[in-house]
Amino acid sequence: MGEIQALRGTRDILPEEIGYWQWVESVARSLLTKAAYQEIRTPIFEMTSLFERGIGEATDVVGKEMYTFLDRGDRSITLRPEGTAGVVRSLIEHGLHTQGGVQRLWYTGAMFRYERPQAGRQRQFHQLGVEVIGSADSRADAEVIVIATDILQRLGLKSLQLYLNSVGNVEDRQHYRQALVDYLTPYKDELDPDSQDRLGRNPLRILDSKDERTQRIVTNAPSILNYLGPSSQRHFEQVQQLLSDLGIDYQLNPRLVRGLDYYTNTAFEIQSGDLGTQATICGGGRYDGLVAQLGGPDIPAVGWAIGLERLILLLQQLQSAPKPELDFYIISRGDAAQAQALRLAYRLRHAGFSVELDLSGSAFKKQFARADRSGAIGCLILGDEEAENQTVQLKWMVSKAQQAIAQDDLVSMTNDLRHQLDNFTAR
RNA sequence: GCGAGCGUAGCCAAGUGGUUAAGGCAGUGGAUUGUGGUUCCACCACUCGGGGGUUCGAGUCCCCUCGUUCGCCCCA
Repeated sequence: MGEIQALRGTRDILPEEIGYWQWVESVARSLLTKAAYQEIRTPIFEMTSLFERGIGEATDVVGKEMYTFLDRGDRSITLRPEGTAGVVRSLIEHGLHTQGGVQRLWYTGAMFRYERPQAGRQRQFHQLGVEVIGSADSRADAEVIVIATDILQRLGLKSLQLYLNSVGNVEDRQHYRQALVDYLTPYKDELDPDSQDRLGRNPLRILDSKDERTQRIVTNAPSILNYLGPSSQRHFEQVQQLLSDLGIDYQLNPRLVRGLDYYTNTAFEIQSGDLGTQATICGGGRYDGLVAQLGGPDIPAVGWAIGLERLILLLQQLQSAPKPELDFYIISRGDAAQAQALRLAYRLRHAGFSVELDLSGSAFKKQFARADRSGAIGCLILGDEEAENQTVQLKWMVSKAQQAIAQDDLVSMTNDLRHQLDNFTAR
């Protein structure tokens, strides 16, 4: 096709859908603000080396999914594939951690990954994420998880499943990795080709393979939970205890492995059964080594990210898009009336009402039809007669009751109007 | 990067080699003068994603290409 269109894996969020986005953002913002999280906005592109060092060169995200290119100064830059690396970079660069205490941050924005689009996956997608930097306390893990479940619950999402695991610290993982390779090697020929490949490079990832035969073999593989050292063990137990205390349902899944190298100890995912194959809507965990790895001090952190497209896919299955309310729709005919209508709209908006002005100048019948479709609660009518008398007809769309009111009176009877609007909205 | 399906108007969609490409939604105009969600009428694709081929003849068959969807990989 020669026409200009949105690039593969990108899409427009049209007005009919935007209500979901605004709703999610407002719920999240209000909850996060109440938990003393502060919003941070970082650039959408960064030096490529930030992601290579932060996410890990062996990961698929870095190895084959990054939007990387040279700018005009021959610098290698990359459109951010996730949010954490940039936030941590910013924290270090501005010394936020030196301002004392724990940094509680949240962000939302577009992320980019060069992959084949499919259900719940796009090249440009959006995440909402939080990072708690500067605390190794298991309460930080628990806090971050409650906030995630709280946001999802407030949005009306039920039947989500929280999976919890610990991937231990670097040493624990080393030991476990060896044990896993020892276990899997005899079965090598029976594994699916992808997993055979990963046996040498990234054996942990074999654990969540979707291949049935591989899954059967993996069923009896050693569990990472048996390889956690004392401190990892204790941390994990505390997190579980705290979640139970909070009344949060979770399911241990020792085969849960996350794709980014920086995770340590706690790892979790929130999944939905209604999303097809991309079931994870929220993924996160602890990343105690990342800040140091990016050149900052050795401070611990936990966080998560929610995939907003996936979240909104679920919301769309549950309810129709929230629509903006419209108080008044103004129709008019005739030069004087049309001019007055514009002014009336302006004055009513200043009085706090939402007002749409019909610009068509077509027959009243047509304008009424549009008023109806607009969903406005009240319709204001200005014709030659009203223009002459400086009045306006106010018609309540539901009851069809109509009365003439002086334009000046209308604007000053704010409370009365508000009261009537509320009555009609309540029904 | 690999595999499979699909591509007809803004949207949904019939059509499976043969005269003028159904229908629905939306939209626009009208059913006598300024009152809506119902009804009725009219208009709304020289063209079937693009290119090439087979054929007397192609939206319908073949090839290429682009796009899209679902899946694998991976992840939010």
